[in-house]
Amino acid sequence: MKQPVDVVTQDAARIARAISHPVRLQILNELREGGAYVMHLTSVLGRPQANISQHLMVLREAGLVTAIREGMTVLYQISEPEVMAVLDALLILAEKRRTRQQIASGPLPEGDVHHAGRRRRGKCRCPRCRQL
Amino acid sequence: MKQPVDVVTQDAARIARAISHPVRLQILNELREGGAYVMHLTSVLGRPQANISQHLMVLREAGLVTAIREGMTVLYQISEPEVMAVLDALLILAEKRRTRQQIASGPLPEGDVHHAGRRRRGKCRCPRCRQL
DNA sequence: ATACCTTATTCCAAGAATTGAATACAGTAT
DNA sequence: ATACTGTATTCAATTCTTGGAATAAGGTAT
Repeated sequence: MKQPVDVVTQDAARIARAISHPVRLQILNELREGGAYVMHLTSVLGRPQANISQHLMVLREAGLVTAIREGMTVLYQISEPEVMAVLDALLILAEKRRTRQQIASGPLPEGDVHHAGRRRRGKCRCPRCRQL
Repeated sequence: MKQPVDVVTQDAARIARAISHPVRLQILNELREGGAYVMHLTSVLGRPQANISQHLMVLREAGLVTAIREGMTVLYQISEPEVMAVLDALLILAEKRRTRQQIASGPLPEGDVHHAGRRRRGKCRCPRCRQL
């Protein structure tokens, strides 16, 4: 199927650019299971609400996430499973790299690689966290 | 007020940014089978040599490709298979998207704009193309 | 209506990415 | 040495991205 490869390449580049920011990667990771509310992302990632919204706009415009209004709040979800496949491939590569570094320069005190570094702050009041 | 982002996420973002340019995506695609010489990339992609070299530097610094000097020429290769896995996941997503668009708005006309300004293939004198 | 909560958008300055042009560097010849 | 080929780097101008502040917009109450 040797077609307008360039159209696909252009779109692939746009997708990669949308993914290529640490905060946006974290957002996508948080959406992994069933999506998340903006409020939740703001709380978990510890960034100003406007900034989270800006990053969500980038992800929306790249077609990587979809927004569903639920009253006052908005639930964001990964738009299709292929998006997560890209994210996973990226994380596998990055993780492999860190493992190599770790072997070379000594172990680091860290838990699960994919959800490492942060913990929920427990003061999120999004619809989902309220139910717990 | 920056929240610490874990190392893997940062590295994944750096990798994604290195990939997120059409020319660099095309380069990676050309390296798919056994790598390619700079000369070949310049010829096939129809861009100035300096520009190709600049993009190769970005890919090198992200650890996505490796360079091997062979006399006057330099052979570039994908550094590890996981890199191609990322590229493939990206292309699958982009391709899926194009298919949807095409179904929605009908087939594209033949004279594709994206091939308009490109130099013709087949006059590459890199070590590999010379053997054919 | 007012007040409040959640999310989106606009504006703008600082910083980063991209590119062509020129140039430097490395290797192979004569 | 000089000339030539292939690749890398530097520089400067332009363009794109990012993030904070302020504010707008959408929704739910009282």
